[in-house]
Amino acid sequence: MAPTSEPLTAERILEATEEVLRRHGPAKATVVDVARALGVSHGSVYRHFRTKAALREAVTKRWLDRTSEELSGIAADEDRVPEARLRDWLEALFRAKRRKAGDDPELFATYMVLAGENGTAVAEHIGDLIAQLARIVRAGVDTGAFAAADPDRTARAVFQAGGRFHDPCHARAWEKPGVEDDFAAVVDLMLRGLAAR
Amino acid sequence: MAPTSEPLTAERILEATEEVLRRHGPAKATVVDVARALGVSHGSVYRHFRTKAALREAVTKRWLDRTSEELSGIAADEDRVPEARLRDWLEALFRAKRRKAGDDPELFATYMVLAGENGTAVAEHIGDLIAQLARIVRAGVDTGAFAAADPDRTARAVFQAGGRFHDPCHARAWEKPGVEDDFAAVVDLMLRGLAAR
DNA sequence: GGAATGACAGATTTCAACATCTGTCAGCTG
DNA sequence: CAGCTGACAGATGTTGAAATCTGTCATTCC
Repeated sequence: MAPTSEPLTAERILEATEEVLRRHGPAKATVVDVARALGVSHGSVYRHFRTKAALREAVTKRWLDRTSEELSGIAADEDRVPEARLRDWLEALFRAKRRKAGDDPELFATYMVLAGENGTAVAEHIGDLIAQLARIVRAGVDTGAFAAADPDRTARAVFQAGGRFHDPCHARAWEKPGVEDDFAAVVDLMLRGLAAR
Repeated sequence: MAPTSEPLTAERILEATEEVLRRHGPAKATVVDVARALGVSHGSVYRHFRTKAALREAVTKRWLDRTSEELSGIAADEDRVPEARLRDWLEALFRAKRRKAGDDPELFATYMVLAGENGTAVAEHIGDLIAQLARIVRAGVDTGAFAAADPDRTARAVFQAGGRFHDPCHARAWEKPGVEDDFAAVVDLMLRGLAAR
């Protein structure tokens, strides 16, 4: 709106884009809207992002990275036993996703659309999360708490088996009564499957 | 088209509806089309199904029941050991879904739309499948092969943990290289989790 | 001279007039 | 008279002309 004296950076454009997406939704958020919100012409936005798709991808990456960072602390906490770390990590992922979906369903739906457009960014994010899991699994194998011939493969399996509690396509199920226990049952099954005997 | 002398039954209407859905897709399949395919007026269809939604629900139920029946044989085969039965059942479910999604993607997409419209029918179908799993789990507990304090809860957990390999919302992932091994890894983890120690 | 602008062509989206569909029912038909 | 028909009202979907958007670039501005 009001022209700012600050220089136009990619960062400022990304913030404005998030705001426009929040207000207008993914279908009606245009580059012209973003430019208007910043008080510049839309041509200036194209100086920082080659296409609208590239702009949306950058927004998506930022959003996904925020979630990764929330969890990386738990995965890296080598002071705690692997069982507890794994439980906490999975629970933190579930709670983070559920909170985002429940608090602002429209914004969550917006980011689901963006994620759908950017398979690559999502794949990288998932790779990131599985790497965090692999770190916990390897720690467990090292202490003798877990048995896993191939920690990376096992980490993938844990991630995929927990899909119902973090994959956005199941978001509607996260509000139903009983999910908490369903989640606990799946985690119990996985931890039993991991435990050395 | 050509008027048949056969009486107009709910069964014949359902068959014609499936055909119309196959040809036109879920968005363009109308009750008028179904009536035309049968050589009757659309008013006659409304004699057997109160609404278009009811007709679609009946088609959905038929389709879901066909899958349930495919699997019930494995679940009921008390002669085989529970580990093998569980493996086979999960694999049969995965293969059946993958075949349906891969062979005729458009038809599969059609049924995904129908399923989305009929939450109740889907919930019943899922209840059915989990009951079949529970039967296998209970058999395993009886023979001492499995440890499960609450077989129904465990059956739910097994079903949900395998979601990535039977839930239609992951259908695109079923064609990617590596799914086979991902599936095997998740089944291995679950069977280890079930095994008595 | 590097950053921003705004007019422009082609692609995409809106919107309202028009067409089709759903569900009902009085009456026809065998 | 049981089953079917077809005209109908209101709801839903289609269509194409007008409006908006995307991406470019010659020009302006500091």
